Amino acid sequence: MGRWEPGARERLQAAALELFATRGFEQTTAAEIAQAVGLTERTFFRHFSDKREVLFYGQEQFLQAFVDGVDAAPPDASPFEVIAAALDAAASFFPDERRPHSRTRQIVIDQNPALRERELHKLATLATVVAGALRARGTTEPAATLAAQSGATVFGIAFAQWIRDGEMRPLRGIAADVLRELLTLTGAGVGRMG
Amino acid sequence: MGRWEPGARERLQAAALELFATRGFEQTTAAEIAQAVGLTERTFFRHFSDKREVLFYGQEQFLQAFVDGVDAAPPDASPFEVIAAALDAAASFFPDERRPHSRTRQIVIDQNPALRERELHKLATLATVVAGALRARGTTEPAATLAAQSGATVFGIAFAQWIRDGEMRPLRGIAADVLRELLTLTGAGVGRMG
DNA sequence: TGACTGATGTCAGCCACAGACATCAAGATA
DNA sequence: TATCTTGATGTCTGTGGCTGACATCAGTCA
Repeated sequence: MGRWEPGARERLQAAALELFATRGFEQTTAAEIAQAVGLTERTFFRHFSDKREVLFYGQEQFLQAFVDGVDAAPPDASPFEVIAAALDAAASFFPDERRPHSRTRQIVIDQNPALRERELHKLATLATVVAGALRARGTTEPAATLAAQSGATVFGIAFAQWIRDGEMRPLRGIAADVLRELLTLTGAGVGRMG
Repeated sequence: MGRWEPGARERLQAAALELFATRGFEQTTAAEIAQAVGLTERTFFRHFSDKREVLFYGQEQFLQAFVDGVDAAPPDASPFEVIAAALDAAASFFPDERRPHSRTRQIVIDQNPALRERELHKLATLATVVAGALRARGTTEPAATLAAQSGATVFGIAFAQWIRDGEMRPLRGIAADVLRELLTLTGAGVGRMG
């Protein structure tokens, strides 16, 4: 036994999610979250750069999975084939058991514009990193950024569907479907332009 | 002549951009911006919901142009044909004279994560509204959201290129090129999936 | 003339967040 | 065993973003 209860960060995250879900994000102060787990406000801000971050901290592994998916794709794969592989790898980070947790978390996020901003920023960061990974394997711009951003878009839509009430399919399959839909859509032909 | 100098909002926006560009966003307080144009901090926050918003307020016309582009597209146009038309309409809101202003503004935004978050949020809002306009003309989900988000992505990439040092082409042409690139990319084929 | 309106000012307060310094248990070291 | 060092935490204090409540006061309109 240490001097402090271990896992302060995780306890803060759990308490924050619960408080946000019940009272609302703005109605919950950082001091209250800290107090709920026997810590002080100052300690809260040592673990999280700002109040919103308590809901987003710790997604490096997910990002890494996405990048690993890119790196593991065969060298001759087209950018969107690479994205398909990356989506597949990333989806494995959201097994069905995690669905309820993801749902409540998403409800909280959807109810607050500031949290939505942070979420979009994280998705954009993901796209930026993936674009870099694509460039590292030879894809040029703007193809790399286009493919990466499209991948993030597909993931976002698929995730939203995965969370939806009554949805039973695993994220993996949903993402594949959404990507397929994007590809058929763009294949529908764009005659005139400019 | 009224009691107050007219155009308080615009003067605040101009002063804010200048101060942000010279001192930096975080190093500039809302009170300083207000004081620079002879107003108080309280008045600043009556015009803008928060400090960042001073850089983003007033883009309804741009959004409207995008939506008008969607509505004006022929009824039988495919979603991406509609997006092409919308991009075209939106690009007209950024004539070449506006390039220098857009550049300094973008430099400020790029240097601050909080401002980047707000920018992403605005782009996401654009995509949401455009998706609604697509649905209104019969496009189903997830096609509507996919097309709208892709349009926002293309616009973002094109805009970044338009701003780039040395770039001389009008936004309209750049956007058309980026969209074309996206379409060829997705046409490159995705064999395996899931 | 007098009520009414709308943009502004004033004042007081909450809370997010940060710097500086103290504390104190656990492990390392002498 | 005594001391040192380290790292997570607490305490104190301050700044700035942002808000509610109320006052002001030039123009407008009844």
